[in-house]
Amino acid sequence: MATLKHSKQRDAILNFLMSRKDHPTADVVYSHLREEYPNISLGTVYRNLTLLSELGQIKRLHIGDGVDHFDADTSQHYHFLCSECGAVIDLKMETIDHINQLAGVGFDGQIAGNITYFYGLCPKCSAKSGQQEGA
Amino acid sequence: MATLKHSKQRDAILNFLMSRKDHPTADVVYSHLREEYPNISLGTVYRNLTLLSELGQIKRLHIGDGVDHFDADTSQHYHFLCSECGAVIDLKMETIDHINQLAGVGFDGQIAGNITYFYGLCPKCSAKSGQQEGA
DNA sequence: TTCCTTGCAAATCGTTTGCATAATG
DNA sequence: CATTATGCAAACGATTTGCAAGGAA
Repeated sequence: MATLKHSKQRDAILNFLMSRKDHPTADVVYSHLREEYPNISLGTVYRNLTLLSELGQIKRLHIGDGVDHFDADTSQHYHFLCSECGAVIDLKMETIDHINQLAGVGFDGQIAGNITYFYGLCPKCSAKSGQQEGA
Repeated sequence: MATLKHSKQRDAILNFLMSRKDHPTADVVYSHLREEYPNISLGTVYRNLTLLSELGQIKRLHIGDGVDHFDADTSQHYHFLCSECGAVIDLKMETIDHINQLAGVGFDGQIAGNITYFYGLCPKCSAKSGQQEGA
């Protein structure tokens, strides 16, 4: 594998991701980095996001909205998706890996893990709809 | 809402999906239907798959491999994805909706449900790798 | 100087859509 | 006959990639 060389762009991308608790898409990363690096290209952003996730420094999330999201928090945790506004929020909850055992009952293959997302209304949207009696 | 009119293509698409226990992509559906309807177009396949899933007659699955899969089994059940061959397999397991409660602890929004996929080695790939000592 | 990384643009891939024609009720 | 559905091709949005030039070791 090719030796890695340092790059300001890659640092900036990782730093930006680490500074956010939401889970930006490549396009959001790109827009923000353009302020600091007016010439940075989307291709570079994608290349580095892919590289960083291959290195295990960030996670690439496929949440089913058609766009990939990226997360600099690589520790085991779960995500909540707001059905109303699309927000992706970290959940602080205990592990649910016991469901792997449940899934393995009567299954001849090997269960290595699970990918789980929760959905519903985020705190903000939840407050709004309660207030307006669901409009 | 427009009144639904009957169409041989739509029937064929639904029948094809119901005849399979794997979870075909639009392209797989298209390829197979071309045998019976040589002129059917990919657009028609997509239009009907989208329509059928809006009607609740099939489910559209986003499993993170970049391609949508379709499932004619609309009952609540879980899926297993083989990391080796990409197979999507139904799991016969008890519900795990109790994890919604776990997710709700300390969260101010409303958890409506979860989307969960299991991954690992399917029965076939599991047998192969055991046999070949992991090659 | 070597070779990794970038910027730019073109290329891919999966999916959607506009339009004229065919099929359904 | 009024409309929905189809086939075809063009349009799309997200992501990837080829290539020549720039930057790091």
